Amino acid sequence: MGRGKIPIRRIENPTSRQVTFSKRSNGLLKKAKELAILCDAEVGLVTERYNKVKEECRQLVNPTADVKFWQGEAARMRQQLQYLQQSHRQLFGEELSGLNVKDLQKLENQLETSLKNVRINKGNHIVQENKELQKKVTLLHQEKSDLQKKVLT
Amino acid sequence: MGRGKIPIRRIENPTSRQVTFSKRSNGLLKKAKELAILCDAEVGLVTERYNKVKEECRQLVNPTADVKFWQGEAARMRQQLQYLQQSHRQLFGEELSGLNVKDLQKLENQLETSLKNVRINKGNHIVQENKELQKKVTLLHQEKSDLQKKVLT
DNA sequence: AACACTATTCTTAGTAC
DNA sequence: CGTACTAAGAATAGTGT
Repeated sequence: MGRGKIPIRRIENPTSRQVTFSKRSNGLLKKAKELAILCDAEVGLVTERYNKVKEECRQLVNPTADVKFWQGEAARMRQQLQYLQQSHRQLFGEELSGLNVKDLQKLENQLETSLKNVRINKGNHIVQENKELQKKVTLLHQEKSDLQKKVLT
Repeated sequence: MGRGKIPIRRIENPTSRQVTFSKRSNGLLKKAKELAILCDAEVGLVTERYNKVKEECRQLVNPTADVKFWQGEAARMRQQLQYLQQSHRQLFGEELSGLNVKDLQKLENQLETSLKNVRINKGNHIVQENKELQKKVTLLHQEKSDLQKKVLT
């Protein structure tokens, strides 16, 4: 989709993350609008704020406005927290009463994907650890035989 | 973007409109998800109206003190959010780089348990639905045979 | 930061099942 | 309602300004 393929995982470099956010946001918005027009649908796209907003740079010049700002921030985050906590419980398979069969199927698929990823990752870790242990074994063997030679002389 | 270019205007044919909606919705969802992961942002597709926060209507008594209060609230919740989001990504099997083999094993076990719970729950749902459908079938059979009797007399 | 370029990858319209 | 295929076309990662 560009000069090279990039893996879908958090972009660590803040600059490219910002650039990608900007570019892809535009693309997403365009597609959402198209869908809305093409299919006569109410498609709302909420890019609920990029996490690294420049709120830290905000000056405390207008206390009254700032109260509103921070109240908004608090409210937004409280909502997100509630959503995440709910989602968490569902991911733990704990509070599933509000879900229908289709939702449950989606959740099941998500969990299967997650499980697969975790297993792949674990596998890689173990392979890596094995390699390092193998190196150590080889090294120790070498040292041992060196010492034995010294002892025999 | 396909076998031919289509103009961005309402698709009149209801069938192709539905098909396009389905296809493009999936695409949009995928891209939204990718953006969320890539840029660590909250990207949501919403169909409902955004609820206005009640707290914005709150009367401001002591703006200067309130700023500090709400800043504190926001900071506290931001911390919680970050923790939850991190945990969330791990549950999705997305950001596992910080975990060792033992942690990964724990996560794997958790996901297996969750998956089991979700499957049990889904199974129960389907059984319940089946029972209700069975009832309906029986009832309709009864009504049908009653009607047939009436017709024959 | 915001735009231009472009090779490469991704999406999707049309089609068939 | 899906799913699969394919070619046409769109999006975009990396780069430069």
